[in-house]
Amino acid sequence: MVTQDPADAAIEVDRDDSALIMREPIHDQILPHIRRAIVESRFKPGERLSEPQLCKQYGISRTPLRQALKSLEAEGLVRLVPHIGAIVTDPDVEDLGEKMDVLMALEQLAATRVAQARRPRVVSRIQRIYDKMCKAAESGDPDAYYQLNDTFHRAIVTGCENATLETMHQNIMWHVHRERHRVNTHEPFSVHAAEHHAEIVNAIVEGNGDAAGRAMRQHLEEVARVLLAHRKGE
Amino acid sequence: MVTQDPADAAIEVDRDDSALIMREPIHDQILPHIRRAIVESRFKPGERLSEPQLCKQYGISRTPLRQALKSLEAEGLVRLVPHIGAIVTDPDVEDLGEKMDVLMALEQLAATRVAQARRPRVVSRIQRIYDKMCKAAESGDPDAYYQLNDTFHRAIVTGCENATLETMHQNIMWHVHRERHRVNTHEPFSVHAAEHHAEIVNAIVEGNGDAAGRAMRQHLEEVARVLLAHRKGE
DNA sequence: TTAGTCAATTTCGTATACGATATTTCGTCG
DNA sequence: CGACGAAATATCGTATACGAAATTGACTAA
Repeated sequence: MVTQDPADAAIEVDRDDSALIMREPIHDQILPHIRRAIVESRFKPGERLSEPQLCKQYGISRTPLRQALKSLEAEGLVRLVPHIGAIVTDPDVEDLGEKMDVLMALEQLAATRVAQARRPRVVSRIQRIYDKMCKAAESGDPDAYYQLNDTFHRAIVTGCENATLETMHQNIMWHVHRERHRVNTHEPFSVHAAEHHAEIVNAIVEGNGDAAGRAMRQHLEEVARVLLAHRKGE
Repeated sequence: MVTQDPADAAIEVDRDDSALIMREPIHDQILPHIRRAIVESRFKPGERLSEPQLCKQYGISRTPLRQALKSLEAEGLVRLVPHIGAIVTDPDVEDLGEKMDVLMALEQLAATRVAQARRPRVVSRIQRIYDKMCKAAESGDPDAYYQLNDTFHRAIVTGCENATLETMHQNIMWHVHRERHRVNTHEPFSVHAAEHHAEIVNAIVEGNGDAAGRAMRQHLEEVARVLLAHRKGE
């Protein structure tokens, strides 16, 4: 899912101008770009996004841009202030703590439901990702590990086949990713994390919903602790 | 919060045209109106909302209308299909079940956190609402009871002072309210519900987070069961 | 009578124009 | 020299215009 994105910073956005038919609306095309820019802190928290500037930057008009900004407002990444414009949100420790609290509840629910359903395809996929994650940890490849870690958690969430849950989870994760990029450091390798992951996988394959949920919660409580400690430390 | 809304169906929307200063943007003014129309099933599920028609109806231009529709899309009340328009979503039993599942997790979290924090103002407010609810049940006033029931749950959610949780909860509740209006009948008085409510309040005043969360979950599982049974029955 | 095709109309996506509001800057006064 | 105020500028909210796509209807042929 993490593809290279060479043209992101350039004036030209990589939408297909050659084809006469334009399948995807412009606002859907630029939304990921702006979101990436915020998540990767190229647009700093508190920064005021000027519409004319962004229009020139992406070579589009104000109408689709504002539609995209409206979506970003719903995701909590910008605040749309009348007659001021779009302001990149600047969550403090309390805000992040709140989001982590909700994230824990959502992923706990997800782990519980995945374990209860125990759908073969879902379970095997989670196991496969977990195995890769272990291998990446052994061979000391942090990037691959963190990548797989995200994939692991997302696999559990999508495994529920609960669209509402998935959407809400994704919305929170943008903020988590932003915070990780902000401190420019992921949580360190942790024996606890490895143990928790193993617990989660085992509970899922055994179909023990409560255990899976508990393991996931314990895991995320530690993740949240580390993430928030970074912020408080500064 | 349930105020009468006499001018809702009329051509004129009750925004202040007399004052020269317009504090609230138009799209923020019409959003609640359209949302109410969907929640109250005046706009039927699957219905295609024509922009020109809505523009005439509310006496506004397409730009603010589409901003409002974009918000409704984020709330899951409409689907914006390119070159087709805004379609009122039509959740089936599975969709509702998913939403109720998430709702349970959110309110369980809320009850747990409120009990753990045990803030005097919040606890006393919840107790006060609970008392009124009991009185309404005794005097056989269903409307007041259901009203207070919603207030009760919302008080617990807002008592967390977790903006993320509150927003997500509200977004799901629009769908619940819509479903209740759809079957045009609330859950019947239930001794279980009364017992559960008592359990929740007791656990909160005692500061027992786990018990409060468990009680809330049990309560909502029954509520969900009744709500979904209505839908399946038809 | 029914199915298929084409044209007319409606509706949507985007761009642009205009009025209103906030911000900035510069000048003046204390 | 600093602070307050007004004009100028920049930016936002809304309305409208135009091209593109989809829907609707009629007409023709089987």
